[in-house]
Amino acid sequence: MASRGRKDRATAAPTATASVAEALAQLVIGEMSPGASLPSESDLAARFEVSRLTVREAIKMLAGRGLLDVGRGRRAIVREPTAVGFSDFLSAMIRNDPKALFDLIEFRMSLEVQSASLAARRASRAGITALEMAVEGMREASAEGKAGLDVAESERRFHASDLGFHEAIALSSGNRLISFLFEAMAAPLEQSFMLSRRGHDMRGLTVDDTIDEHVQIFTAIRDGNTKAAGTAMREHLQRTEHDIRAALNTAPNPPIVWPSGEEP
Amino acid sequence: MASRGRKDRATAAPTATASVAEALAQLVIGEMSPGASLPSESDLAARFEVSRLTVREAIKMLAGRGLLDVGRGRRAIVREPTAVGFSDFLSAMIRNDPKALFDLIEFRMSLEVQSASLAARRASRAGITALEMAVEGMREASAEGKAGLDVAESERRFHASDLGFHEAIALSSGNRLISFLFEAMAAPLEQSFMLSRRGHDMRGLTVDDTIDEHVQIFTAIRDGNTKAAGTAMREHLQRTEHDIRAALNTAPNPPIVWPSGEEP
DNA sequence: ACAAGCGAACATATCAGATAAGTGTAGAGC
DNA sequence: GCTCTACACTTATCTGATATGTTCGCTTGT
Repeated sequence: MASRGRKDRATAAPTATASVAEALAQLVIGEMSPGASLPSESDLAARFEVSRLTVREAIKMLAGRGLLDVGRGRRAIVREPTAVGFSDFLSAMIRNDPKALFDLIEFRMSLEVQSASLAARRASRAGITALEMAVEGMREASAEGKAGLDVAESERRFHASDLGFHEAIALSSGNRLISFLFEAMAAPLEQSFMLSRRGHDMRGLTVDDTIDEHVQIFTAIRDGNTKAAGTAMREHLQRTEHDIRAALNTAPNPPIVWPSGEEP
Repeated sequence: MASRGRKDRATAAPTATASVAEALAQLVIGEMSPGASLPSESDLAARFEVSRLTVREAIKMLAGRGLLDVGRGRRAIVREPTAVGFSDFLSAMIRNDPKALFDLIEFRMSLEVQSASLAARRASRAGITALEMAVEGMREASAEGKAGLDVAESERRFHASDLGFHEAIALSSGNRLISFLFEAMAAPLEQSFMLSRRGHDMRGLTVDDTIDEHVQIFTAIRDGNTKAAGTAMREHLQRTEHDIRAALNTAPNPPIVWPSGEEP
């Protein structure tokens, strides 16, 4: 049962397509850089001694995997990898079980708290500016909403700025893995936003509270205060979790003692 | 049976294959469960009003994406998702830049510290047993190594048990996202193990030290001590980071103040 | 000289039809 | 009831052909 499901068909390739795909993947991942273009299908077909169709299907597999960008009339070019599989997993999980949003926020609790701390240590001037602009975007959207111009649109913009804020932090963390994963998480996160917003209102809180929390995070990062940045982010996420819980009418929930806790 | 508008995909589907793939993905992710099987290629071809080849390529894209499991003679069946994209990204990143291992361990620092804390709160009896067996496996492998029977083999077994230990913690976290990501991380992690082992030796440390660290983590989890579990895991990873740094001959490195720090 | 425009060579997208080989199952035989 | 075999179904792969998009060198007008 410890046998892990990876691709243990290194030697045994039941189908020609699979072995060509494997060989191509090896080549793409190991020796080619994003932007480079693959040989033509006919070329590869000759090289691997299979029909063009087989090469085509192998290429399609890599394309689905997000490694290649194919287009009519031009050769396939190597792409910057994306976490398609992770996004698929998240979408499926949340769709099948809304409670999975708690798994998501639990994960964010680990990822984003550290992300914020790292950003406080590494953020560039440009990163700080991006954060500032995101907060400003939230303020503007909030003002529009209060003016009652177009509530739906202003909410949409608010969430977009909110997402942009967190995204900017992930980028400013200087950690490629964190940026990568956050990117893949962005889509499912939007659902989470909608829900937490509803719970937020139900609990009688205002958007100003939300903005305040973001400002606290921003300030800590700008001042290079790693500890405060992590704490602020953690509190923000805990509040969000409560919002979602309220929206889902889940039980009040036992007190969660957070691991890396700094509460004395 | 009315005429179906097939080309009305607003999501920019320049090719038939892409739109069929998109539709299938929607279907697989949204409405089907792992284990279910897709209609036959001919069937789908008729339904989408395209040739069998087009359906075939679309299916291959999903297979590459890890959503389907195809085989000769039987229909494609829906698969439990895997983070192929994430694994690809990790492999490529580490291959292109060994320093990426620090990004990896930084990420592990956030993921596994929380994972350990959560495990301390949620681990089942079976989970505890799995951890215990992993530690025992490390001890046995270490003993074999000291006896000088087969050094390479005993090292391999040691690393396998080590990985199994961390894997068991991820599973015991009860968080599906964490388990999922750890799974995807497993392969690149093995490289990391080799390297840290070398640095470990270079620094004059022994395997017993490593085992001790794992025992500390295990004890904390078994006793349900979330805080201690997180702390022990953090220290273990920090030590590992130093090992890797030693192996890569990188500068001693500035002191890193960890965000969620519990150092007073 | 130089830039715009044209066209041929190249490359992929998709179709049709055909053969080989693996899977699963219904029915024959015991 | 159980086993074993033949058959229908299904995927894997090939060949060959047509349509359409891309790229780039060459011509042409200024």
